Amino acid sequence: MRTLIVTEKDKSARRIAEILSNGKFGTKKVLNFPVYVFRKDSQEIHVIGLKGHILRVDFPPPYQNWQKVDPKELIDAEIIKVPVNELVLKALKEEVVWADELIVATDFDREGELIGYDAAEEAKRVKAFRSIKRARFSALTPQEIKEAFKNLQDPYLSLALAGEARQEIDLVWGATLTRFLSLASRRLGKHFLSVGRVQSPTLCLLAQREKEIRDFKPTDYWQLKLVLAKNGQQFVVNHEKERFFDHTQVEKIKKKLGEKGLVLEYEVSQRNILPPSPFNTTQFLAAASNIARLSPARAMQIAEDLYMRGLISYPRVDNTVYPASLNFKAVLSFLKKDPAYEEVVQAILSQEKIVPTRGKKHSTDHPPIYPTALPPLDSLRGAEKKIYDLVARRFMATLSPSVEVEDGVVTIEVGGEKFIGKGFRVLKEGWYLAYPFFRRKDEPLPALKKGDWVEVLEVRFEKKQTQPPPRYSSARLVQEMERLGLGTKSTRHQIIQNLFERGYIKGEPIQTTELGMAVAEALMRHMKPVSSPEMTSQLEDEMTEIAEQQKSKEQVVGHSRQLLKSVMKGLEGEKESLRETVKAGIKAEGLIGKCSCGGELRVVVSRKSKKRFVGCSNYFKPDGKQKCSVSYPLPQKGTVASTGEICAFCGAPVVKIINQRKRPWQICLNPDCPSKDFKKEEK
DNA sequence: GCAAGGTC
Repeated sequence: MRTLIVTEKDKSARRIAEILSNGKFGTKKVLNFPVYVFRKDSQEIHVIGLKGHILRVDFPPPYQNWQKVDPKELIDAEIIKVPVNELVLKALKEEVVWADELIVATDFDREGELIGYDAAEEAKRVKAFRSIKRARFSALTPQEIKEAFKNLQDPYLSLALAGEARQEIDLVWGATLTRFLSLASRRLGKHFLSVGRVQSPTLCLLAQREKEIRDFKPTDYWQLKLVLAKNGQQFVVNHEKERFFDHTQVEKIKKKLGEKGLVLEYEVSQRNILPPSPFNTTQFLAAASNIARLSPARAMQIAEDLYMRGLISYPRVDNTVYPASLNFKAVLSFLKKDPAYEEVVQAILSQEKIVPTRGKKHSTDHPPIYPTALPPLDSLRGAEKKIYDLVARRFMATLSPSVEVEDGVVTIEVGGEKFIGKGFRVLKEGWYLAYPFFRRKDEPLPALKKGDWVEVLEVRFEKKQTQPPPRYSSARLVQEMERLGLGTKSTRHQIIQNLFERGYIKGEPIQTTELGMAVAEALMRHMKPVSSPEMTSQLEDEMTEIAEQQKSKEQVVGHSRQLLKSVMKGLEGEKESLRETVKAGIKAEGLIGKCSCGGELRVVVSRKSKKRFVGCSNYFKPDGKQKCSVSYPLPQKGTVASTGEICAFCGAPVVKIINQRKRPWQICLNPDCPSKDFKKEEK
C-alpha cells in the first residue's frame, strides 16, 4: 500500500513524518520540493507539504478587460479556479501518480479544509483513489498527530464549501466595486481605487478618526504647578484643580501663594505590576511597532524569516497560552548562553516556582511566539536583531516575577490652596529586568510627614490646549482590527500595507489622505455594506451555517449577490458625483488655503534644497512672466495639515503641525505676524 | 491592474 499525506506547508509535512516514523524517515526531492519518506509495516508513506492555497478564484479571460466589461456583469459571472503556483501542483500530481491512498493533513480550520479539498479534487483528476481520508489535529504534537492518524475521518466537505463561499463573495464584491469606483473616477492602471470587505471598513475607521481630529476645536487651559523642596530635595506638585479654563482665576491664586507649604496628608502604598502575556501575532506586531518602531508588514516579514531560520516559533498565531508541552527550561538554558540575557535567566531560575503568564486568547493552533534557538554570533543585524531580542525578552518576561512599586501621594497647602504631588518608585525590578521598554522613571517624593513645612521654589503657570483623540498607530490599528474581527493574523498587516500603497493613508501614526477621505465618504454614502465591519461578522455567521449544513453555499453566495445588485442599483447615476468627490479629494491634498492673489497655497518641496515651504499656485502666471511671490517657511519635520482657518492678526493661513510623539501644534504661517510678538511679551 | 486568505 502506498499512502500520500498532504499538508499545508513543508514544516508540518516534516514534523508529521518525524512523529509517525519515530524519527526514522528519509527526504527526497520532487521538482525541488522536499518529500518525506518512510515505511510503516507494509505501508510506504510519502508526506508532501504545499504552500498554502493551491488554487485561487478568478473570472474567465473575457471578463479581464476593465473598460469593455460593465462591472455589474461580474456579479453573476462564472468563477473559475486557477493554480496559484504551477510547480507545486505539478509536484503534487507526480506524487499522486505514485500513491494509491490519500490522506489530507492540512490545518484543521476553514481555509485548511479548503486547501485539502482543492488538493483532493486535483488528485482525483489524475486518478481514482481507493480512499481519501482526513487527519484532524489541532497541534503538531506526537499525541495529537498519532491520535489523528489512528482515527482518520472523512473530508469535511461543508467546511471546505464555507471556505469557497468566502472566496467567491470576496472576489465578486471586491472586483465589482473596485472596478466601478475606479472607472467612475477614471483612476485606472496602477492608480486604481480598491474596495474590499476588510480593507474598506478599516479605511472608514481611520477616516472617521481623521474627521474627528479635523473637526476638533482646541480650547486653551492653564495649569498651575509648584516646584517645592524639602531638605534640598525638589519635587513638583499640581494644583488640585488640574485645568483652569479661566486664567484670571489662576492669577488670583498666584497672588495668594506664600513661600511655604504645609503637608496636610502623605500616603505611601505598594502594588504589583504583573508581567505581560505571551506574544500572539497581534501583540507581537503592536510591540514591534511601539518598541522597535517597525511597521507591521516589516515586522512580519522579519518574523517569518527568523522562523524559517529556526530561531523563533511560528509567527502566525492567535493563541496567548503556552502549551503544557513547551519546555521552558530548555529555552532558558540556550538563552542563558547570551551574555545579554544571562542575568535575566538567573533571576527567572532563582524563583521558587516558575509560573508563565497566560493571555485571554486560548487556542491550540500554535504556541505563542517564543525563541527556539540562539542565533549564531553576529548573524543578525539591525531590525532582525531587534525583533529577535524583542521575542526573547518577551518570553523571559512572561516567566519573570511581578514588578513591585511604591506610589506616594502628598497633599500640600500653600496660601490656602491645595496641591497634589505624586511619587513613584520601583522596589523590585521583577520582569522589568527582561523587558525594560515601558519602565517608568522613578520620581520619588522626599521623606515627608503630616505637619511638615516645605519651601516653595518656583511657581509654574503653563498654558495648554485640549487635545483631539489621537491618530491610530499601526500597532493600535492591528489591535482594533482584531477586536472588530477584521482580517486574520496572517492578513491584517498586509491590508494596512495595501491602504498605504493605494495612497489612502500615510505616515505613522496613520493619517488619512484627502484621497482616502474621499473614498471613505463614497463608501459610507453609497456602498454601506463594505464600509462597516458587520459584513465580516455576518459572513462569519453564514459560513458557520454552511459548515453545519443549515444553509447551502449556493444560498449564501446567491443572497450576497442579490445584496450587491441592490448596492449597484443605488450607484446608478452616481458616477458623476463620485468622480467629483474623488477629484476634489486629490486636489485638496497638500492644500493649505487661499492666497491673497486668488491663487491656492500648497506645500511645495524645493527642488534645490529639498526643503519644503508653502507656495502659491500663481507663482507663474499663464503668460509665464508675472508671478505671485507669496511664500511661507515651514518646519521641516512633522505632518502639515490645513486647518481652514486664517490668523486673526495678519490673515495668513493657520496650519497644524503634527509631530510624532509631540503634541500637535497650531501656528500662523507668517513668521513676522504681530501675534508672535504678543506672545513673546506675554512670557 | 480587481478581494482576502493561505504560505515562502
